[in-house]
Amino acid sequence: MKKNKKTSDFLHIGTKLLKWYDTHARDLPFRNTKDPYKIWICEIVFQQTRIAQGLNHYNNFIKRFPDVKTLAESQEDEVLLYWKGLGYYSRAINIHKAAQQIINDYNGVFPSEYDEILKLKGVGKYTAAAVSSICFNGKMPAVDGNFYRVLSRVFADDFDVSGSRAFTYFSELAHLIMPENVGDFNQAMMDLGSEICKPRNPICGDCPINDDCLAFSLHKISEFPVKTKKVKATDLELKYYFVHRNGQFLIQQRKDDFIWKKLFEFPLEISGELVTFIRSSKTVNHKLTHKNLSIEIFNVEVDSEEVWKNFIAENDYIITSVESSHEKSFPKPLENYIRNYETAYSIL
DNA sequence: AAATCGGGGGT
DNA sequence: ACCCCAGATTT
Repeated sequence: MKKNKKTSDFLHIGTKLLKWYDTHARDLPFRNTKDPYKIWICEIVFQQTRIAQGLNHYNNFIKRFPDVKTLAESQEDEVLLYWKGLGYYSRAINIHKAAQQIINDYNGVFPSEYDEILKLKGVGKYTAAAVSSICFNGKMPAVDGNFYRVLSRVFADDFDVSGSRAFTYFSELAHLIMPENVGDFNQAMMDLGSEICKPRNPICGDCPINDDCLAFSLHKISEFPVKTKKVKATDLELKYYFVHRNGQFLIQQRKDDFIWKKLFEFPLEISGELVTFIRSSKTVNHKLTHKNLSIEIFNVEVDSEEVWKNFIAENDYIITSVESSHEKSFPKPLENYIRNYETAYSIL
């Protein structure tokens, strides 16, 4: 099957895509630049993230960290703050380390070769291909979920996109249709996948390459792409203690080896002395892609200055306030809890 | 090769 | 409920 494909000429498909892209490209803030720093940041921000969801984060991030040097010299916690609510927080940690890599290993100049870009923390084959093609005329297809979907439909190919061999396989298919202008081709594939060749209810009537799409002509669009493995969520229960007094409350920073890497959280336990001050509890259900969270948060209002000071002295929690909590990154459910408390507290 | 890592939007 | 999104890293 693959052999037959290579005997034919599919380059005209890529050419059509470029022509379509000329008039249908999405107007996005990172489309007006070839600054590798900005392209890199946008590629990281939008990994597994829809444009609409990450757009504000991208703009705010670029405004605060306009170049590699600024980012490299910043504190990790502030980088995490600008990533608040975006998810996959190792991206923020890696993006910060990669900036320092560029300063230390590349004299502050963003590497232009695919193999060098690939060495940056948090940069994989997709991102290296995207940055090198868009900024440096590199010739690698930026194979992502859009490529899987578009190519599997165009060729009516049932190769499993959930396997680890999918990237190599669809890279080869991409080469069959890839024109000289790889940077625009990669972006055209993203826009086509987002606007036309959508996961569900694709708008095949508006598709510039529907004449070349085998799945379309066979009326089998819904059969592609083929994805066999599906991840199912597991349950996770957490207990937190919101220990507060006079608008101040206690937090600690998480490790980087589980969910919510290096984000801040409430204490996971309290002393027997503090149990008396539990006023209420609230259970929050929070759905993540891979976990169903049940979070029980105990409202611990410490009415004794002495007990408050004792507990602080015996633990290394961070004392924060509603105001200063704005400067730290919390997991979404805890962020919501704090904002509710903020609303109630400001009324008093 | 499989598991893990967030949050949000669409159907 | 389920799917998937400009994927990368760890095991």
